[in-house]
Amino acid sequence: MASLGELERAVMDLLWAGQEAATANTLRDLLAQSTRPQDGSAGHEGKDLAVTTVLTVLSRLERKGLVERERGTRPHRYQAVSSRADHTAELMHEVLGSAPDREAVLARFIGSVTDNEAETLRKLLGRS
Amino acid sequence: MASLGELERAVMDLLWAGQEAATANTLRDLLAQSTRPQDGSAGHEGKDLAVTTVLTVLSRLERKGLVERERGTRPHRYQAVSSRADHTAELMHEVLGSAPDREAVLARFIGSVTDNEAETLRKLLGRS
DNA sequence: GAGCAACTTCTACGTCACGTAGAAGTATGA
DNA sequence: TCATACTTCTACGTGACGTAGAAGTTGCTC
Repeated sequence: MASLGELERAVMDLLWAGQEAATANTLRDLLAQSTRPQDGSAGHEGKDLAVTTVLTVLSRLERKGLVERERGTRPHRYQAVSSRADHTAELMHEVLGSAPDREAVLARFIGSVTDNEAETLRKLLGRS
Repeated sequence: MASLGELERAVMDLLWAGQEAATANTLRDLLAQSTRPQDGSAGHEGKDLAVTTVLTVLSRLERKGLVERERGTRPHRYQAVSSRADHTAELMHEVLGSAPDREAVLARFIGSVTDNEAETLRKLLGRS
């Protein structure tokens, strides 16, 4: 699985954000509005895209297994297959698995984790 | 930073494996031999590449900051900027940082870690 | 039940990353 | 100084991705 393009990522973000399945048009509108207010993270600034563009992206995401569509309803409804957290965790495992010396990688990884994250990890790992 | 192509990855693997800085020709030869004996992992089977091909790849890797070259010596010598473990750990952090809900991601991540890895992590996190 | 409006599918083009390498330039030992 | 080895420059094919028009399908409405 490769890294998503910018638009693909933006669409996934929207799908992950909304709990409801969305239609292509809804997404198109959301993309148009999103001046990315709160987190000012760079990226697309309220792109005004053609619906077909959004559809194409959705199809590609579907082909990659990231998105699922309800074909029954007429305006097809799209939604992310897995949550953003799941997807991201999976990616992390993929990256981790790409190196033969996993332990070494984990050591480096833990080495540069914030205190809060370290605490979170300790809790998650529990004892045993 | 994006994911490397197949050849780029193969070259990085060689650079990470050897502790010495290598020349383009050395790498070319190694790539030609490498039938990937032990770990049979798919990929290139002893590709017989032109040296210029290797050089191009090395230049691109250099541009990406993954490889460093000694320009002093005549047959330039190349080596990885950081160890594979460092690089991989960095990538993991990058992935982790790509999601807003890091804690959730970590939870999922830990959830699907092997027992051994969990043990390693506990040790690494130590007490405190 | 015919037509319009909305939606989807098909096809396509430009760009960029990457695999691949030839041609030309440069240094270095004999 | 000349051949040899190495590097740089330039380039082409392919595939992913952003982008969207044209054509097809469906469903509501009069």
